Amino acid sequence: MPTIKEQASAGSDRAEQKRAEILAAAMDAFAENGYHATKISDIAGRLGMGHGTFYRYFENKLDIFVSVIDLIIEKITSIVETDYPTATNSAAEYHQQIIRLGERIFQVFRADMRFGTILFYEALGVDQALNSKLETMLDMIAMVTELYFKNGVEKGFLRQDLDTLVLSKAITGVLVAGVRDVLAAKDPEATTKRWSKAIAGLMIGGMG
Amino acid sequence: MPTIKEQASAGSDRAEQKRAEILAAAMDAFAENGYHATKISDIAGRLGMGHGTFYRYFENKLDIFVSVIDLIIEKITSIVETDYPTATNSAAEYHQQIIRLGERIFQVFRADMRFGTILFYEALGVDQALNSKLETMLDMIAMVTELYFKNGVEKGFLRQDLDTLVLSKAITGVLVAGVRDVLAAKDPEATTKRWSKAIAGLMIGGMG
Amino acid sequence: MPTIKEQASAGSDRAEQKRAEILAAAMDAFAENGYHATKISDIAGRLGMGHGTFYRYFENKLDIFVSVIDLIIEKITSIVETDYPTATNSAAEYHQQIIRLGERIFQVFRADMRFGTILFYEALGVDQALNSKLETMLDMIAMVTELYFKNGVEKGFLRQDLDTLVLSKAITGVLVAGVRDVLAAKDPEATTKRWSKAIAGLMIGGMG
Amino acid sequence: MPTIKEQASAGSDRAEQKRAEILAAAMDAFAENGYHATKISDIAGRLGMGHGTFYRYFENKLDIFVSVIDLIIEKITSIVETDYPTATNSAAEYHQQIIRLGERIFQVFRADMRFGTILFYEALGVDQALNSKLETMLDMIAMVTELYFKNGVEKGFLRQDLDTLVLSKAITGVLVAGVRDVLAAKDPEATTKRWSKAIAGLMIGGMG
DNA sequence: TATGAATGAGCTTTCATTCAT
DNA sequence: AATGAATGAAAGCTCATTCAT
Repeated sequence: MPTIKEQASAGSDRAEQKRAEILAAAMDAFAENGYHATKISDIAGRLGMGHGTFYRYFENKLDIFVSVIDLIIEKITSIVETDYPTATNSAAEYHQQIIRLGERIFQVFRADMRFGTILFYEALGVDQALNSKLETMLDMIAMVTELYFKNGVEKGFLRQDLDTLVLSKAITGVLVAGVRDVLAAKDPEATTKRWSKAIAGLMIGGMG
Repeated sequence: MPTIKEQASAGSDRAEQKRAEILAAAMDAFAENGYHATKISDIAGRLGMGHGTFYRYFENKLDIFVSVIDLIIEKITSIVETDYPTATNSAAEYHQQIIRLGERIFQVFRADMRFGTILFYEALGVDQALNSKLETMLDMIAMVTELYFKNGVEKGFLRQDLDTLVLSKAITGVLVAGVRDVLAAKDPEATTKRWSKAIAGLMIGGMG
Repeated sequence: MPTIKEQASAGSDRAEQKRAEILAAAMDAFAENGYHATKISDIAGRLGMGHGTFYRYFENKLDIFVSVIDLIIEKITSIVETDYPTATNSAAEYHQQIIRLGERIFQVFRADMRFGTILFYEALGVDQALNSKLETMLDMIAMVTELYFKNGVEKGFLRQDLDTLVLSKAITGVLVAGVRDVLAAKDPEATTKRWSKAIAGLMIGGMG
Repeated sequence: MPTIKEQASAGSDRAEQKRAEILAAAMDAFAENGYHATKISDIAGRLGMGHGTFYRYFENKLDIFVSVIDLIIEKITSIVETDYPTATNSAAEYHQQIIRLGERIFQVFRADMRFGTILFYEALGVDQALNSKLETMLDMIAMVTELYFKNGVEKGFLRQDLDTLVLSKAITGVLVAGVRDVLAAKDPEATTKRWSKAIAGLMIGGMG
């Protein structure tokens, strides 16, 4: 039984679904061949539809690429934003909190392998505005990470002289490297765990 | 006295120089506008030469872009490869060695800002083969880093249970993040030092 | 009491009215944007109707444009055709007759500014057949004008050696120029009068 | 033997000539099929050249059309501008002067039948800027004509109360009608003379 | 009868690459 | 060896028209 909202906007729902289908096909195409090598007719062809139809749902090629990127960023943002640091009573609890944040972000990329491919391989160098959008996303992750670190410093779980700004950016870099490695790994599950453990060890006690 | 190679290619010395000039111009162009937005005639125009001449020195557009990438990778590789871990007597000395490796790599990117721009912003998504080439370069850095780590573990300067493989990749990720940050920083000098210190601290003693 | 024709097409009365509505909307659109810049969906949009509906009332885009032109030409033709030269007793009366013809035609264009815009600005260069249709309309005006002139010559109100054919075409050209000028004028009323007076003077006594 | 200028700009002369060739082919195409029905490949095809070559010599389609129009307007302008009213001693001489102006303009259109076709049939409704350019050209003709008329009024060859502004526009309208008629005439030569005579008669003595 | 989603022919424009000079 | 005019494949995008609902 359709919800009221579904009934009210039956026609627009159809369109919304079609738009989603095209978006999905575009995501496949972009992940496989990148932005420039993907033709509008490729995307349309994957759905067996005429390429003119594409333009009923998206302004142009850049528009759909940005939409794809936005979709991915939104997923990551929603994870990160709902996961602000909360009160913790022990260092152990605090460490758990940080590790959970990292694992959640990992999870997003593991859930859909195309995300990483598009974000870290195909999205750069397409458009100036897109570049800064990606930068902004990484900055946002770093900012939330820094919140955790600052919180840890305040609570005394972390060193008082910690350069939280640089370290949050560094850890974001680690995150990206980890995602890339997991994307390429034969056993992503095991690889993920290995990264979690190694990074936790690094952060907590260093390498010495 | 000219070397054998120089004698054999006496006539091609000029050619070699011209090739280098074109390569330099291409590097500027690619760093400024990216692969797709750079036209062969742009590169030729920067040298005041006819764009037909370009094809006497390079196969095609992808060829020169790969050559540019190769040039950059070569520079980094030469730094990394000449810097294999050597005997160290103390942990302090060992730490110094690692930090020096990182600083040398940083140095390459700071010496020529175009390197980072091309490698981390413009080179991705151009060509499948190029993507793997970049991966390979990062892997190579990670491999050398791992050598250091294994050496440190052996000598007892680092934890015995250290996951050297993952950590070397993670540290490479930190390196990339650092280079990006320095590229965008107002005061690259200071930023570089800040990163060095923060990362050394992280690696040696963790954040706790 | 409905006429036979009205009875026969009782059901199509609504259709006829809708056709007229679409025609009116098309006239606005064509006058504003010209033939090529006007989209079928523009016309439909002005009526808040689906653009597929358009094709129930008109064959295609050219069809409706021709219909618009025909409508305008019909209006002009009806004025001109009902205004054949009649008996006049004096030169003054005769002059009045000619001037009235001109003013009536002017009136048609002043009553609906779109007529002139479409006919003299937008209709040309669309279609070969349309070009000749416009020629034909101008010829028709010229022909009626010539009838007046011939009548004037016969009655002795005009010179015996008058080249009525050429002069009728020339006066038609004046008419077109006048309409264009009035279309662009700030005070169409005054401009119309000024033209009437000047042209009457020219025709009656020349410029000398 | 090439002139100095030809020697100095040998390369640019070639280009100039090619440009002229393309312009000529475009003029044929536009005159035959109008702006919208003419494809760039049509123009290129007429010269047996690749359509990409076109873009080495012209910005785009509108650019070459404007160039064609400008060429025509320039011809007419050069006639009109070099023919300003000069001192005349008698009414007869003055009349001759006016008639000569008209005949010269006629001449331009008779010399190349495409001029009239493009200007009066194909150029309108293509582009707003082009429309005003054509208006401006007609205005310019009218302005020069008015100069003659004002001169005639001053010298006493024409009526003192003459509405020179309106009449100059009217005569320009006659001119256009005449050109159109001659373009369509079987014997353009004879038709031209007939128009000259009839218009001269109208202007000098009216129709009465 | 009305609709608007779907279609694809058809156009303009770009630019890497070739090759005659 | 150097040039740059010529080329045409290739792609994005528009919109008149069709037709299933």
